[in-house]
Amino acid sequence: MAYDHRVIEARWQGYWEQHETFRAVRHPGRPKLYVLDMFPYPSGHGLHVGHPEGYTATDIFTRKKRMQGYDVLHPMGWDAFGLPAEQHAINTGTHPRETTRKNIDHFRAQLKRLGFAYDWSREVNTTDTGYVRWTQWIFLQLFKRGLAFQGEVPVNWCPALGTVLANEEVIDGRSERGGHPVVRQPLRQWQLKITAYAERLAADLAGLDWPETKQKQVDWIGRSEGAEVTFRVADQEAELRVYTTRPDTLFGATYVVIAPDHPLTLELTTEAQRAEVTRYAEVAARKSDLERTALGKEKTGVFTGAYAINPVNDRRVPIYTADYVLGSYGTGAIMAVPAHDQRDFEFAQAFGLPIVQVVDTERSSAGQELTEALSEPGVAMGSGAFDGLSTEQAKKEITRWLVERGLGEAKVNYRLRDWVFSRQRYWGEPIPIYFPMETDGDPTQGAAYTIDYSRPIALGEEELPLTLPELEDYHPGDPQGPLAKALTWRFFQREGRWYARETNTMPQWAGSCWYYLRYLDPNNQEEIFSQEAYDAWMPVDLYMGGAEHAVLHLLYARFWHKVLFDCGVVKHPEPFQKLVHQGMILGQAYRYYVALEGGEGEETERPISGLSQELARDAESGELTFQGAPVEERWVSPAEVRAQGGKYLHPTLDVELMLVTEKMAKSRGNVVNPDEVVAEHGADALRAYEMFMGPLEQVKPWQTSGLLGVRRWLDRVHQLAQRGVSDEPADLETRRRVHRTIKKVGEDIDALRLNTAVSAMMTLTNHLTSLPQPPREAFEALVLILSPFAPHLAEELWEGLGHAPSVADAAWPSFDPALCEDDVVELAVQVLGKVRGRVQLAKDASESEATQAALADPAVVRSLAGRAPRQVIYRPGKIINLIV
RNA sequence: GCCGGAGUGGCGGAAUUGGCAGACGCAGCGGAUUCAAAAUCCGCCGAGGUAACCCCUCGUGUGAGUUCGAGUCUCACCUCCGGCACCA
Repeated sequence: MAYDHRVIEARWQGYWEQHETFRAVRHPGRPKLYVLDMFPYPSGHGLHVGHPEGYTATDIFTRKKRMQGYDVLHPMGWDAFGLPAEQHAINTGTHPRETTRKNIDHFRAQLKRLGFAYDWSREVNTTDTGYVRWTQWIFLQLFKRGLAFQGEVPVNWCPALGTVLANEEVIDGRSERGGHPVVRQPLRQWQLKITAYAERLAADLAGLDWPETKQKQVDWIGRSEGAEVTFRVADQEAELRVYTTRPDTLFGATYVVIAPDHPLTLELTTEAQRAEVTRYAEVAARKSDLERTALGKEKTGVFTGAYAINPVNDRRVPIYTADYVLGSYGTGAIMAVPAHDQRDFEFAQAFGLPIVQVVDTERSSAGQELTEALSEPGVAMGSGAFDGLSTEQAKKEITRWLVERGLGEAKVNYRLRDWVFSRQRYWGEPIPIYFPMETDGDPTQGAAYTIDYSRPIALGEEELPLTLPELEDYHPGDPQGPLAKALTWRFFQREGRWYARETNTMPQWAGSCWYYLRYLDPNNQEEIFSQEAYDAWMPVDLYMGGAEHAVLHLLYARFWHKVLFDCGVVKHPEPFQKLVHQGMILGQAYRYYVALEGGEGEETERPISGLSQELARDAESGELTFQGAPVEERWVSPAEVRAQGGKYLHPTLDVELMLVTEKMAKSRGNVVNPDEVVAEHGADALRAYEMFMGPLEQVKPWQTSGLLGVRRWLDRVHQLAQRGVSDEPADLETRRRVHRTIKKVGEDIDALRLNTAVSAMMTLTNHLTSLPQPPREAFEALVLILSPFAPHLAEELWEGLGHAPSVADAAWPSFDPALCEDDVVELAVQVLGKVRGRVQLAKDASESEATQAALADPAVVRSLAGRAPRQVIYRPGKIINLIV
């Protein structure tokens, strides 16, 4: 008998809202817990089934902790700046604020229908002026500390989006969002000096309870130790600094490569080579990352005509320019050691440059020509006084030798780049900076002007927030961004002089860098947050969110936090103690094929099994074919499939189907809409099912049939209550099961093993169902431990048991450890490691007792076949193994 | 290519320090209920052999190893997923 989730869920959501059940309040003497969900971007598509996964997990965790007496802060908000709303504004003229407000209302309603225990009074929205003010305030702190600066740097200009993208937002030469082509182009950009914090960002990871994300951040920061070495340029007054991690191979440097965009490249190029080098540099500058990687592995480059002097042996080595050397890393120039670096090796082969081995490694054999670089460590050779030293020693000794002669120094480099912080966009936080300018009239009326970008002036903190102007037209295109068109906003007079505001805005990452701090005190008008609020809740004890933010968001937020730490604004060096990533939820659909046969106009479709082995892929076009005929994929949703004897069949056609699990996509018909699930099966069923699917961190496929199974379980729990509880004391077996389940569910929630917690409760439910009437103590315990998972149903049942609401305020049940352990256990008896029998034994039975009991088992006797055990391995409570 | 993670029934998954592989759920099969169906309830449910019951053999991606005993530990390999990708 199914309960009516519509009535129950609406009723209790109303109750919680009315009673502010989940308002976060600190009580003296109680432990605090700050649990944070990554706040969503409120897109026009609404919630998808992936959102409730992480949110439910933290909801269960916090509800349980509340019941155990913790003061809990569990807030929610909106990362509401972003391109889609602006794109919508460009297309329709609707103000992004309008779109954003509508989307947020939709999201909030959806989240409330899921019954999450958020403190909604702390909701934050990154686009509120009251929030933007403090985002800008943090920017000013960065600016004052010299961590925000402008640079004319080659950036990733995306013509289609009319904006600049960070390196991280460019994937294979295309924009991460939209997949538009990206080209390199110099532009004035604000940047944040995250590299100044590289060392601390890497080092402080050590103390954090984070998953493999730590390693990703370490890799992203990419610390490397090496040396900078000075090469004199022959016949010129110039010097060239190179960076190397292998100073021990200096004797093997047979040429030098300088990046095409290095400031010295054209300067040291000889007249004869100038035209060719110039052309190469121009082509390289225009190349997008896509072209560079697609044209790929072939090394290109041009001889500059100049030579450098290798400082260790005074040899003249040619200087090339090549785009495999990046201007933005190290010194923008390298010494090439083809014998011991694969990239240099490939270049040397392509250009016929000498390859000189200077490290003897296990792979090298005398006189053999190298077929690839020997990059592993070994023993120095051909390196004069340094011969015989190990690679480690040689690095040290040669570096010391260089330092003593003023030819080089030890140097640490990072792969991490400074953060390009400007966006040429409307829907973002205005950067609170203005510039002096020259003008012969009123620039708001079209007078000519020149802006002096070299003298940025910070807005006063009391002038914040700097709000966005209203625009008629949101189209980008001007490299200065759409704000450049708002003349009366952009230009203003102060003490008779004209000034121009910065027209770039901040990237979407800005607001999400510090939102966890604003939740502490979201309505504070005077300060970013009060010290009391900070001390009450920080740091974040558990942070839950998608692994796609493992590097960028989490690195940027840690960076800002450390800056605020240095400013004395926050007291902890790290914001997020424990981090968990929920896994993605995939969709499932069943595939078959159709072969398109017959000519034009009279095509027929022949269905083919989704498991067919006879399909071939055309080598040229990549199209699927079946016996020469073109083939198309067709999809059937799980609800329509006929299952028969372990096979899946098409509902009408006689073909077998293949189950395919992949990312949800409209084209596959495998998208699950949470609103529909809630309406049809209830929020409690959705919540419990998403937890039951499997381990939280794992990628898992959505199976509607599995959801139905969970709903049936909730119905059985509800049915138990309908039967009426018995006030007779529970039998021992039932009490044991109850206490064990309380223990297991509690431990599982603490460890976020929510899938096994659900199955433990199912097992207990099955047992209680087998009794004529569920004993009150047993059923009440079940309702309590169920309440974090299925809070609406639990409230209803709790009230039905005669208790005053809310079950969320009830105490988490305790268990009796003695009842969780058996005194008599069933022990498996092995003979030669194979289970042959089972005996009932006291948990702490002695070895002789155990052996005796084992030898009394007829099946064991049979297996022994008259042989006497030579050795007995007995592990009390676990196993007894007889060796013959 | 490099770095991480994972491979267990028809499907999702369980097995907490090496100790009864497959908990729990889905699907499937059989039965009860029903005029019938849905819903619900009960039973069976890794493969093979034998078969009234019992019992035997094999079985956690592949191959080796350690151990009385391996899904779990070690080595090599294969496949899939995620991240990075000329960072000197």
